[in-house]
Amino acid sequence: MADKKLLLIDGNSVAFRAFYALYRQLESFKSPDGLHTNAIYAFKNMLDVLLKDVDPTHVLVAFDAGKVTFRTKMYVEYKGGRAKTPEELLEQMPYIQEMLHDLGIKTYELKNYEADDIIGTFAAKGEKNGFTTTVVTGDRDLTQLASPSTTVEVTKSGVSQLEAYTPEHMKEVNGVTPTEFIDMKALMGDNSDNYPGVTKVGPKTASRLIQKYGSVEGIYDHIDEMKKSKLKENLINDKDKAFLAKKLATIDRDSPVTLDIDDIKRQPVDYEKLRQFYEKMNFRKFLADLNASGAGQDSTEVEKVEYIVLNDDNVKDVKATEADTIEFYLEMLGANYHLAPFVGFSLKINDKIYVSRDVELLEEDNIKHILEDEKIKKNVFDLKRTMVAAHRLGIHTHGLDYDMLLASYLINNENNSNDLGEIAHLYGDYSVKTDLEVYGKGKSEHIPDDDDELFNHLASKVNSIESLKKTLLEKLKDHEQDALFDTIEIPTARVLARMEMNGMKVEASTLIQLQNEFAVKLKELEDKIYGQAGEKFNLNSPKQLGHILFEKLGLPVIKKTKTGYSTAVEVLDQLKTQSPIVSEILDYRQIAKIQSTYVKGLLDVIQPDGRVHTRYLQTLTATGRLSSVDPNLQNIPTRTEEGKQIRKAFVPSEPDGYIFSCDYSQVELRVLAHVSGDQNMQEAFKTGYDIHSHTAMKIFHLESPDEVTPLMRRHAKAVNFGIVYGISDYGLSKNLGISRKRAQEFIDNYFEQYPQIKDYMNKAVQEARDKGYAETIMHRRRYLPDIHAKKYTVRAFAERTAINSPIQGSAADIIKIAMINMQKKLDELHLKTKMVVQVHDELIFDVPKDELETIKKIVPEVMQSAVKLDVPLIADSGWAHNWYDAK
DNA sequence: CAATTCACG
DNA sequence: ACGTACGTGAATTGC
Repeated sequence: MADKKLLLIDGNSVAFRAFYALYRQLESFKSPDGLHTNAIYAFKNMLDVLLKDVDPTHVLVAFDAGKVTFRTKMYVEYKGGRAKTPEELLEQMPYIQEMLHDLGIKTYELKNYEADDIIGTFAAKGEKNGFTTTVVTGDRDLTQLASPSTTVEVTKSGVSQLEAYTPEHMKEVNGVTPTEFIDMKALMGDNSDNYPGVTKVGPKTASRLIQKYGSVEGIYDHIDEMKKSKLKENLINDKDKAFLAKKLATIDRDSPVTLDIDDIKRQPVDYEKLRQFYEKMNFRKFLADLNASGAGQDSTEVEKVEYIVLNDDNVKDVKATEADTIEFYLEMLGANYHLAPFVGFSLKINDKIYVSRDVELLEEDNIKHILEDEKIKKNVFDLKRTMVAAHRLGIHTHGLDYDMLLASYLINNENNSNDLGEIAHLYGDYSVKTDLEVYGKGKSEHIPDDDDELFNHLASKVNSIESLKKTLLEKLKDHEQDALFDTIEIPTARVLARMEMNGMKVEASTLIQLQNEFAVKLKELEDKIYGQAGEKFNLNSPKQLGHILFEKLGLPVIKKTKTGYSTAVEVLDQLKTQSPIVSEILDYRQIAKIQSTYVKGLLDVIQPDGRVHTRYLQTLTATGRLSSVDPNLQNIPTRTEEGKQIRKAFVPSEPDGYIFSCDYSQVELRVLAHVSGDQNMQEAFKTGYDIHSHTAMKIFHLESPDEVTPLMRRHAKAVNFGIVYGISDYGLSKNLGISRKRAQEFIDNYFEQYPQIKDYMNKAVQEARDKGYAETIMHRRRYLPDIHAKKYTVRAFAERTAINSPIQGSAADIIKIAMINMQKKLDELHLKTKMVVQVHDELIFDVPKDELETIKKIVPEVMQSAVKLDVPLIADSGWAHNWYDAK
């Protein structure tokens, strides 16, 4: 058998780490009997991670037997002077052992020996018997056990952080082999174990000596050849100490343990005892996990769900009527559902669950009809994904009107997981596993060969969708989010599905031409920069660039990052006057960005149909906005001319057609005017003033718009933006490059002129404190637990978020409504025009030539009338034969 | 896999 | 006296 995997844990050391990991919670982790439980709890958490990562067949947790060991007999002072283990930890040790027994894991201690020796002995047994071994400890002494088949994981400052010592890693860290490490320790001694080595020899010297002479014995064999030095003297004087230290440091790999390797095989978990133990300790989470794994069964076994496997013969028997509401789940491996391979599907109809790996069965007339009949309602998880994927099979789904993923996102978007299992767990349903558990991740991602394992997973998914529906709908109702769910998010998902499937045409030829032009420019800039730097280096490496600018050329350091010098734009901008190389670097950076992210990036994702098919993530952002991936169509350049060129590649489907763009004007400020009820700002929008000029007049106390200079307008614009973000004098001053005092004056003037905005900001923060969340005009929520934080920075961030989220989120609500209405209009008028992109406040359409006039009229109309606010909504249009010119 | 940088609203 | 603008995704380097 290939997987003989052995896990050896240093029980005392790991318990010690566990205790301190949750030390701050010491008093909140108590059993009903008053026993501290923090170390037991943290130990179990660490153990779970280890068992999952290592997946061992054999496990042993070794403990120290007592103070007296063969080492204390050799050297009385061994481990002397150590601080006593805290009583709060000591009292937990027997319970950790009890828990391990219930979990089917052997523990062991041996009189006169330390846990290290037990581990060393079993590591040796493991090697002899062809095991792959993992040792876990907080003590670096054990790293001497590292070998090609034995890895020693040492806990770092945290708990979850482990440093893996392989022989290679040992070489990197100490410059010696694991065996030589013993000799190194012999020279250095060990302060924490309280034995000395050779005077004045630390890690550096020890490593050097061992690398030269191979061992302590080697050194003393050649001691006469050494030149006269203080070191030589010390070596000679401390020879006895060195040899004693070597004995103390050497782990006994042949201690008289009474267990054999077969005795430490993992045993089945004793669920009944474990449950009682968790109850005694008051471990509610572990109890829940126990229920999840299907209480009383072996956790490696899948909980049994009844299902019928469909095949060519019985597929015809599947029936549903209009009275039925069914569950449907279509599985793919991977996130990108435009391309991901199908895994299988499950259907739940009238308490019967049908499953299969063969998704083509869905194309059978009877099933296809069920999926396409609007009157047969379907509950799904991720409506958009389901719709797009079914479309790949030629199935035009209708009647998908409940989406568990969207519901859970609206109820609480703090957790942005889109894994059905994880979400089910949040609502107490542990009957379904996570995809990670079933399919794995990274290189080991795969579809289970075992039919039962896969089908159980698929069946449990439709079960969970059904069983949690009632709970989720009730929560939506409690939150007054039924309308948000039914009339905004569900219809938006359908609209987005169509946009994604349709895609947008991108001309590779245009991009390739740009690629060539940029390549020439980049080469020129590179040569100039290397010339001035006097050497070649990797321009894309901030580290190497920092070295050139700040060390070689001696430019002043303006800002530092965690890892070194900052070379960001804001820094380089300030250095432009100091050296011409800086401007060239900025130019290079800008073009390199466009070349790699947009030219090359887009070329990579153009599909055989000549289009890009993005995915809009509808359940990700904290505010309710969409995001866009693979490719991201929401950050196509517009601010620089070189970048803007990219837009020339985005073209209509038909050669003489148009790209039509329509964007909301100042939608966030209009939302702010509405929600704050500020009369002055509302008046400005109602009158149709340029809002930034109006603000300039107000804060600079001017009489007429004619007195507003471009600089004043720029400053006023920054203040308007700043307000939306939850302004601070510091932020504004940094943005505008003015003094903090001046920035504060702007803000004071602003609030004087728009007093109700100030009130709104205070109210938004107070409301978040009272309710624990912020809310949009359509009742979209964002929870803000940090609003009560003790730390100023954390709390202040939550306060700004409380101000910003209702504004950004309401704007997101509005454009979603506009999109739904827009798609409806396009359908009603039987137009061929497609909505193709949404960029937060902007919609892009692919318009056939003869529909342009209609589109010019209806798009702004629909967008402006999406909702009724106390101020008008304005949308501006542009059109051309590509996206670049459509402005 | 984290950190840095920079593209967008 | 603190140390901050709000929301995203992708490419790249280097541990």
